[in-house]
Amino acid sequence: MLYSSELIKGTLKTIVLKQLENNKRMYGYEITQKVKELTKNRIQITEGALYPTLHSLETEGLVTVETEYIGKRVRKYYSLSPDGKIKIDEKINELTDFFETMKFILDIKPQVI
Amino acid sequence: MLYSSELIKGTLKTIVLKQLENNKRMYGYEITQKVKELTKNRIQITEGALYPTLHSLETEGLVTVETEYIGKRVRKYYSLSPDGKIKIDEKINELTDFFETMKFILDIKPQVI
DNA sequence: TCTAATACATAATATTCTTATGTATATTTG
DNA sequence: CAAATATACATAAGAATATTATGTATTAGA
Repeated sequence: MLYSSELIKGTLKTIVLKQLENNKRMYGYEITQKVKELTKNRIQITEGALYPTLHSLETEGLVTVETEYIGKRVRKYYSLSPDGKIKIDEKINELTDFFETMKFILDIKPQVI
Repeated sequence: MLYSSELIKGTLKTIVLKQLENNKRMYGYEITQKVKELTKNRIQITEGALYPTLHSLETEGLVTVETEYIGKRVRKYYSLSPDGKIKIDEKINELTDFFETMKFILDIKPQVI
């Protein structure tokens, strides 16, 4: 099962920043695979969404980049910047609050896992 | 506090359909006020978002419309169609699952209210 | 009487995604 | 070993859906 695409909208930057917080240093393709694995194929980040997002995060100063070569193949490793560390906490707090509000207005009962 | 706009994206139709499930029959402006009140001003649906969404739901056959006049002022009352009733259940199930997945990958602990 | 609230609508614009395409290297499989 | 698949980046065209601005009109309240 894959979520309908509109749900992901607005949460992609948060997902990417969180992965960088958890793993210190990741490259784009690695992020897509990690998220796919963690969500059991429910969230599959497309390349057309990922790379512009990473470039945007870089422009905003939330991540830093180091280019490396693995053999002849290029890889761009991304890391959270100090601003990025502040931002991810803010975004998670806002999302947490948002989820509670949505669960309230949609009558979603607490999930017992 | 108002959520940053990108969070609402992709959930507006679900919010509107759920209000119609709860209240049987509502007009557009009433929906914005009800959601604003229920969320303590956290979610404020703008008119530019609401009316195209209602028209879209009508085109999809998920809601039906009745136009009434209150004095000289027009009001369009919306109600869930049978297809809309099925759709809102599907959307809530998907959102519930999505929220759990997001809480998992973002390390959001269960909220004790 | 003026302002704010109610109530609809649409157009221009912005954002952010999907889908398609492009380039190239590395690995796996028949 | 050739072909297919996976890895790894990137961007452009198009779609969806929001914001912001604008428009029209009625009604209520200071």
